[in-house]
Amino acid sequence: MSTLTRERPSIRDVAREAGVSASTVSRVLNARPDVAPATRERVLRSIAELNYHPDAQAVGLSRRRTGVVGLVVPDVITPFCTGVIESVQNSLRARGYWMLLAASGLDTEERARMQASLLEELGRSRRIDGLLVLIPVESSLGPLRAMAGDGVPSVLIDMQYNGGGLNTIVVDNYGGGYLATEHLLQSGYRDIAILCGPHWMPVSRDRLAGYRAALQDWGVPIRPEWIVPGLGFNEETGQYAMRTLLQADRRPQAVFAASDLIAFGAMAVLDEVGLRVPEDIAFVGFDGIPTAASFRPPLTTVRQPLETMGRLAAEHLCGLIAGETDERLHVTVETELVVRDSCGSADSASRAAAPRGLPAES
Amino acid sequence: MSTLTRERPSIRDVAREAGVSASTVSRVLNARPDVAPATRERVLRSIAELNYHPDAQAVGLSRRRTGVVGLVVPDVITPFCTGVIESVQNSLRARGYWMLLAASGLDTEERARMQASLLEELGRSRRIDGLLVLIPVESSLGPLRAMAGDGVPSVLIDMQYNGGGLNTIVVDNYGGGYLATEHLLQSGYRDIAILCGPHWMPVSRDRLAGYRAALQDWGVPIRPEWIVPGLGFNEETGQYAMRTLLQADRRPQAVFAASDLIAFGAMAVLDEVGLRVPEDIAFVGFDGIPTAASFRPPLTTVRQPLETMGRLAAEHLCGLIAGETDERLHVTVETELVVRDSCGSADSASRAAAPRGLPAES
DNA sequence: CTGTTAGCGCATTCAC
DNA sequence: GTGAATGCGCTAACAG
Repeated sequence: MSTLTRERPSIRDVAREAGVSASTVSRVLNARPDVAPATRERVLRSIAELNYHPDAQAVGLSRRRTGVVGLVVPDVITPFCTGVIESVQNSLRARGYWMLLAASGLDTEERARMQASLLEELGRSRRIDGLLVLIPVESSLGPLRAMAGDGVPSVLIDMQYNGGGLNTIVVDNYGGGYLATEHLLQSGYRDIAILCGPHWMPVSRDRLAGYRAALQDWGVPIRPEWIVPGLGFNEETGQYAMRTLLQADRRPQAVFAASDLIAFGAMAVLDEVGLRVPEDIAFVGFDGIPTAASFRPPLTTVRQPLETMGRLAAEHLCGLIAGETDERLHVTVETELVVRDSCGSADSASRAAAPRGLPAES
Repeated sequence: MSTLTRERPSIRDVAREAGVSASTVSRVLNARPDVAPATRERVLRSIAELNYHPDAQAVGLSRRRTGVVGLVVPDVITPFCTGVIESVQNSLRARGYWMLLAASGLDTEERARMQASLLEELGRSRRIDGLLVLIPVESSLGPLRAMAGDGVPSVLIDMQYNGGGLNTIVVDNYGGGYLATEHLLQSGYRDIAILCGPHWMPVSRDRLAGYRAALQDWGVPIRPEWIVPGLGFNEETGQYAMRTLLQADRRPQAVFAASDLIAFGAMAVLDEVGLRVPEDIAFVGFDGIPTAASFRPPLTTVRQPLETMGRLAAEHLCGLIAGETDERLHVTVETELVVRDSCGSADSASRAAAPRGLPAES
């Protein structure tokens, strides 16, 4: 290497420079009150002169903490995940923690198993002080409990299993599915299809259950061919599902998509085929991502409180790490229906029922 | 705590259990060849029995490396950033590194300064082995060079300053801006506006410069009121900018948006006002995010090779960390025009020029 | 108030 | 092949 790698100053160098012992420097660094003002001044000056920065690894080894929190997510690119990541990132930094981010994959059950090994590696190596897991798979629960026993606390977000002893934040996906479907029913539609996420994911099953319940409550029969499973929550999934749905014996009047991206993909297919939203088929999405508002037509959707979820999780975890609390967290957050133009109304051919959009006369 | 926190086994516990010294266990752990097969077996068995996992902090302190790479980004939620994050994450994991992610903020110049302090904290504390910075601000260059001197290599992505001595991957934003504008010109439009990103970001200025150059090359005069600055790259920015643009003396025939999200926001405003795309105003976006394909109409855009950028950056950084290379990286990646339906053609009122969309007869 | 002494958990010389 | 000693950079308990 041509680069000259000068030696980093250690706490001892500072001590020598200031004419004190390393312990005193340590006291100054940690803002301990029992240091004479004059001494403190001298030490601080030496620190500045040498441009000294404590070694986080050494501090961690000694204090038995790292100042790092792990966040394991299915992916780092779908809006649902990025929303939570953003929220967690902000909360963590506000608390002075760094965020170690790892993606476990979502596509197949195989890759889901990878999550467990990620957790093992992260937790057992004492690389992090605590762990946040977004949409944990069931096989992760064991390792997570073991880690808790080893003193590494965790909070699980959007966790649908029996979390016995673990801290969990769950979204009422059942309620959200019910909400979406009910809105379509109230808008006058009866022939309602659902484009699901992966059936092996509890969040998908819960939204589907909500859909079923709403239809049942309204006495509307359920048509299996209108329940289309997906491989993920992205546009591609939506395209594929919509193509499948269009091959059904009868075309539905309305569609509940298990994610906004699925709705986008599905609506793109309709465009190609010459069907219009909401005139020919009404749509409700799920997630409440920003782009849903800009979409044309603006997408009615069920918003998940991503910011709240991330913040609650991060803050509770920090509390556990800091020993400020012992409580088990077990909250359920509710979804919220955001009505836009994509649902129209079965009664009229126009968008009379839509709260946003063009004035009637223009 | 009700949870029993059993003590983690250390390398000494394993040594005692196996009847060897700690050094030998260390040799086994690091797959050194000079250990008798029988001894190795015994040690491995003890490791398994005690469920021993090396302490990453201690290993790091001793070996002077952490196995962690820092990634500093403007945000973790806009598609441009998430695309790079995803790519970096994958490459890093393939190489066995963990990713520490930090967001510096994008909105104001003030928050940009925060980037420098993030870098300081990260680099000087020996918390990471190397650093990736997405869209570095100029004030970060000093700290970055200092870190390089201290043996912490870095690679800067989408970096537009004189990077003297630093490793950089730059996108040809000028070329991309030219490409987008040229496409609109070729489609027959002459009245072309641009919705920019923040003027204080070099990427914004470069795209604008490309826009200007294309117009000049075609002998089309530039109207300052059609150059609308933005505060960011999101939908909100697009909405605000479009409203501003609609107040100009004359309405342009086409718009080049500095990001796909800006285009989305702008098109939503047009929808509210009763103007249609591309019939009334044609659109070209920038980024090439997945949703651009699902948008209605499908958005013509300039795709950035996010995956390539992230991968190149991560792999070169890993090479530097591992000492496999000394080379300065200094590559420029090109953008690519993706033609869809949002541009139409000035010659016809219909979408005759669009490669995708409805068949003419339907 | 401050210095001395011991670790934290591991890797790395050196001997044997 | 293997073990004993030493150090990575810092904090913490104990003296004084």
